[in-house]
This record gives sequence, C-alpha cells and structure tokens, in this order.
Amino acid sequence: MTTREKRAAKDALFEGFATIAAGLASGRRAEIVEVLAQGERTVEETAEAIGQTLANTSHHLRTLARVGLVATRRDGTHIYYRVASEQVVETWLALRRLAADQLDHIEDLARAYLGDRDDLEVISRHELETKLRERDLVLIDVRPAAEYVSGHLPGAISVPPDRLELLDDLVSNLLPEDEIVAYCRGPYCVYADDAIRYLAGMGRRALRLVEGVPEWRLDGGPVEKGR
Amino acid sequence: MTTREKRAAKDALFEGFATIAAGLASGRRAEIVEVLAQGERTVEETAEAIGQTLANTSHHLRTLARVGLVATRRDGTHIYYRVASEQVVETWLALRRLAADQLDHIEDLARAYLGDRDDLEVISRHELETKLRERDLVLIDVRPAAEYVSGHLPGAISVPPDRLELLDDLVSNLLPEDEIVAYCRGPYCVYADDAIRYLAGMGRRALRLVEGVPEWRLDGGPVEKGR
DNA sequence: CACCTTCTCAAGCGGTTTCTTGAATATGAT
DNA sequence: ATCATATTCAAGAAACCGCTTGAGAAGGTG
Repeated sequence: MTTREKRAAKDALFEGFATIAAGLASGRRAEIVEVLAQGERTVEETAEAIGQTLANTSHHLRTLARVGLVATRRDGTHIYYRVASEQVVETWLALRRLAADQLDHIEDLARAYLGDRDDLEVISRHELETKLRERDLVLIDVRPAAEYVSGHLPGAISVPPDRLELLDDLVSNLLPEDEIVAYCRGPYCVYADDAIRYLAGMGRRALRLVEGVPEWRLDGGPVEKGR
Repeated sequence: MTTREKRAAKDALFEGFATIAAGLASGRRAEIVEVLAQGERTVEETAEAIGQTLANTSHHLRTLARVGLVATRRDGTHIYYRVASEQVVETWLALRRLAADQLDHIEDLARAYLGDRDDLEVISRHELETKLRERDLVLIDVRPAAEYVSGHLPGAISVPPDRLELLDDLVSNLLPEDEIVAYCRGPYCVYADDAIRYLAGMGRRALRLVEGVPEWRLDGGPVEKGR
C-alpha cells in the first residue's frame, strides 16, 4: 500500500466516524434522538413531538437510519422508529453533557427555553436512591403515557403532562409528610417543572429528579415496563 | 411565552447541541481530534499529522475552536491547539465506539487502512493490569516522542515509530521469558502493529494493548509525564 | 376492487461547507 | 528597521444539506 493509498484509506475511515457525528449535527435530528431515547415512535408521532412536517421528519428519520443511529419496525401501516442501540443514547448523552459543560451559550439557550428554574428544588439519581432505601416516597412520571409504558422508574405513578389534574386526587390521599419526587424526559424537559409548580399551587412541596429515564437506565438503574 | 416562541427557543437549544456534533461531523476534524487527544500540537504539526495543507488545517482548527472543542495557547510564533477538556475526548471515544459497534462498514474501512491484524495478539487494559500485578513486563510506547512526553503509561519505554531500530538494543538486553506489550495512539493506529511485526521478525513475540493513552487515562489509569 | 392511511421519494431552491489560492497579520531574530 | 516564520483571513468554485411541494408506494379496510 502506497503512502497515498494509506492516506485515502485513513481518510475514508475517519469520514466514516464523521458520518455518525453528521447524523447528530442537525438540531432537528438531535431533537428526534432525544425523543426516541424515551422509546419508539411512529413517524407521525415523532413529527408531532418535534413540531415538523411529516415529510421533513420522515426525511430526517431516513437520514438517521442511513447512518445507523435508528432502526425501524413495521406494524400495519405504521412504521416505528427507535434508537438502534443503547450506545446511541450513551453517545447522545455524552454530547449533550459536553455541550452543557462547555458552552455558557447553551446555558443561556436552555434558560430561554426552560425558564427560570431556580425556585425548583432538585434531587440527583444518587440522592434519590439513598432516600428510597430509607423510606417510601411518591414518584411521579410526568411524560406522555406511551413513554411511561415503554419504561419507567419502579413504582412511579404516571401523570401525563396534559392530565395534571390527576394530581388533585393523588395528593388528597397522601399524608402531609409524604415526600413527592417528579421526573420527566431529562434535564431539558419542562413537564416535571410544570407538575411541581402545579403542586406548589396546591401547597405541596415536590422535588425534581434531574435525570430522565434514559440517564437512569444507562446508569444501571432498574426500569419497569408496561401498565 | 407563546407556543411559537417556545418552539423557537427549543429549536435554538437543540441547534446548540447539534453545533457540537457538527464540529466532529467532518473526517478531517475527527482526525484532528484523534490527534489532539494524544496531546497538544501546533497548527503545522497538526497539518502534517493529518496530511492537509496548512491553511485548511488552520481553517478546521478554527472551526473546532469556535464550537468550543479545542483551546489554544501561544508560545512565540507557534500556536498550540489542545482538546478543550477531557470530556471532548470522552465524547469522541463514545462516538468512535458507537461507529465501530454499529457499522460493519467501519470494520471494512478500518481493515482497509490497518491491514489484516488477525495475526497480532492483543491484550486489554484490564488484562494488562492483572498481569502487571503478577510480574514485570516490558511496555513499549510506539508514538512520536512529543506524544510520549505529554503522557505515557508508567514505566513505558519510548520507541518512536520512525526509530524501530531502537528495539534491537532493547531486546538484546531482555531475557527470553520477558513479555513485551506495545501500544500506540489507540485501536485505529498502526504504529504498535509495525513494532510488533518488527519484533516478530527478530523472533520475539509481543502483545498489542488495544487501548491507547486517552482511553487508559479516561478509565482512570495512571499516566506519567515528561522525560 | 376502490379507497384510506401512513410513509417515502424526487425535484428544486436557497443556503452552507470544504478546499484552494493568495494576501495579510503577528511574533521573534538579526 | 528588516526579514523570516507561523498562522489567519478573504474570496471563490464545487459539492452538499435542509426544507418544501407534490407525487408515489405499501399496507389495511369496507
């Protein structure tokens, strides 16, 4: 192999690596991966979730599939897309973490989207596990029902973001000293915030779990399916 | 905040994440990150390492700096570029791992570049550590001297890839039963392969450490600097 | 079969990226 | 000061990407 051929082969190899990065190098596709990390979705559901046209969403999904980041299965007329492996989620989270730590810029963008969160108390995965060993607490999963079904923290109660009124009944059956922890898709999701503010309006204090289910699962946390 | 504004803010946030991915979404820049993961370099050295023109390399380095993946320092007329943080390396490795596991395609490209490696015996970081606890072995760092200086495995001997003849002397002072392990930049680097084949030509068996220094360091392995 | 739903594809416009060339800038040495 | 070295910048050509529109394919239903 000549030096020139070697160079070409090396370039091709790294171009291959870059291809994967290119899959995530679009805001739309990043959003799609964030959504699919919660569980599989049809094209239409994905389009709805990211607020794009069907054709454009299909386009991006095909791109992700072409580079191997997502996989599909057909069920009747629906085609379900899912992340191709846990490693995709792992890489996405590494990228997201890097972005958050590196760019103050991202901090500003996040604040613009999520609003001021300083009034909300948070709890980390680790702290939650410690607490869970000591005593019971009420865990609330504030994500659309489909995501709850594809995997949730053991014992968590589903309260979809558009059904926050379910909290009324739930809270009325609690003792005043019962502690409440809410979580949703992850640090860049507002659903848990909304639920906690709703509870605050009822005079109940609640904590927000920083991590979402993908982070929890990748860290080796137990996950329940179904119901 | 209206729904429309919320959408725009969310898009901007994910566009921000995608920006980081875009930094790695070019074969050239991926190569640069792989090189800089071994230690800082000047623009000229980097250009040489990736076989590109100076202007183009500078261009790519500026792009990486703009998205915050690399940082610089000036020393006289030279400007040294380095990865901005260990997290950059972490993310790059996650991406590379994902690519390798996901795409058979990458396997083929790697084989095209690296040649057939099936004849070479490998050893993992874990196995190496176990062995090191039981007995001494000869560790050889087959990277350019500058990279050895910026960080190498404890006790490793530097044998730059263009000075393989140094192995002659080295081996003549060894007992026949001494075991030799060589490593270089990582799994996609040929230097250790070359050294092991050189040793095989002398009738000495040697193992290749799969991981490079970045992987070793990120896994919490001890690293020595200087000399 | 005709018809509906769900998804994909093709074409095309406008914008971005990559690489090259040649000039400009910044620092250090004489 | 003048020159050499190292790096960056500016401009332009070719290729590529993202989004839209409208048509097409694949599967299910009456």
